[in-house]
Parts: sequence; C-alpha cells; structure tokens
Amino acid sequence: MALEITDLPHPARDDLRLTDVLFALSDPERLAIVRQLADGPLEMAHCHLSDPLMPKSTKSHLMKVLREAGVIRNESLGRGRRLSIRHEDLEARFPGLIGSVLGAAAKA
Amino acid sequence: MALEITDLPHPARDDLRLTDVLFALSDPERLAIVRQLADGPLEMAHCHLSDPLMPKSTKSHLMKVLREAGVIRNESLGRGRRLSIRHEDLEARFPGLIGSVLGAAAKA
DNA sequence: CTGATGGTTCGAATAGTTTCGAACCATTCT
DNA sequence: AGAATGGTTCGAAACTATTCGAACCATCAG
Repeated sequence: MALEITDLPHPARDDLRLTDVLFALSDPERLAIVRQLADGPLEMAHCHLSDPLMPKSTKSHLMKVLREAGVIRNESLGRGRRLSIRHEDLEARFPGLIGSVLGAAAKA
Repeated sequence: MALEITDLPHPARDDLRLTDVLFALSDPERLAIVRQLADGPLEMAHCHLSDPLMPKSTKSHLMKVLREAGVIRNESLGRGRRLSIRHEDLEARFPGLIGSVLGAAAKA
C-alpha cells in the first residue's frame, strides 16, 4: 500500500480563504490556466502554458497552488488528470468573484 | 528643491494590471485596509492595522503596494495623508471585481 | 525657528515563493 | 511483466516579498 497520490487533498468549501484564492490568481501563468478552464474541464495534458518547454514539475506546482487555494479541482482520469474550476464552491463563498476575474482577464 | 515626496506616483488607469491588483489584495492586512476604505476616504492616521504596535514603516509599505497596484490613491492632506479606493478606475478596467472582493471580505 | 506629528525612503535581515532536475507513482498498451 | 505516458513529490538554488529601525521630509502649532 503506497501513498495514494491518485486522490489529492482539496480544501472543503467552508475552508476556502479569500486571500488564498486571490493569491493563486495573482500569477499570470496561473491565471492563464484558469482561463483555459473557464469553458469547462480540461485534461491537464491539453492545458498549455506560455512556455511549452516548461518542465512538468513546474506545471504540477502551479496546479498545486491553484488546488490548495480551492480554485481548481484535480481528479485522476485514466492515465492523466482532469482539471476543473470549482465554480459552485467559489460562487457560494465569494459570489461574483471568479466571474469578474475571468471577465477582466478575457478583455486583455 | 527636494524630492517632492508629497506627490507619490500612481499608475494610470490603462496601466493597471489585473494580477497586480489581485496580488495587492491577497494579503490579509492589505485587504483589511481596503475594507476600511470601502465606505469612503480615510486619513491614514485613522486607518488601523490588526497590530496597533506595527511600525509606521511597515504600514507605509503596505500602502505602497496597494498604491502601486492602483488599488488606492494616496494624497497629501494637511500634515497627513488621505487614502481612498480608486473605484472608478478599477470599475472601468475590471468591472465588478472590487465589489465582489469587498462583498466576500465583508461576509467573514 | 523650534518642536511635535504624520509619513516616506533606504538598507539589511528574514521569510516565503518559484523553478527545475531527479526520483518516484499510476495507468495503459503490448 | 516490461515499457511508455502523464503526473506528483522532494530538495536545493534562485528569486521575491516582508519587516523594521534609522534617517529623512513636510506641515502645523507655539
């Protein structure tokens, strides 16, 4: 029996902290990831970064920050991972926030 | 003729960057300051921090981060300084953002 | 002018974040 | 089972942010 990497820890809805969410979204690379998820879940392998040569450990770390802040969900799917925005949880705790961030990010 | 500290540099509306704004708001102390300004401008001396013993250089630095991100305005007024949220500029560039952040911060 | 009040700036120490290779885990395909 | 694909974790180096004292600037009161 090993470490069960398959299920990564996600904070509960009530444990989401506004400042953590804002921090997670305050990095251009992470914000770009969230934008790609705006239209629905994506497999991590199909989620690009600005630099396609970026090592996978770096990409994984970016996802970790977003996940630990409660912005995204990261589930095992087949041999990869499926990423999605935690819309309902975010909306319940911080109404309108993710929408205005995505709206503002889209304009640029 | 000295350095004219009286007028501090503020970014122009079109130079505001979403990630900088989110970063500025991602610190609990800075977010608390912005909340105090939500109901209108305040003199810096009347704007409290969680720790009333915090040195003024630290307080000044927190204000600087908020100002350089374009979240607040910091104007000379009498012997002190008057702080205010740059509502119009923020609303023009990132509609709904500051409102949802303040709304979410208020619930707690 | 002098002193008191209110803030900014600078520099240095501390703390936290990011980056990335190496090692490892999990699933699928042959 | 073995090999390939897709991700996570760990640790160390590089970078960035925070904290705070000391020095300084600006305005007002006497």
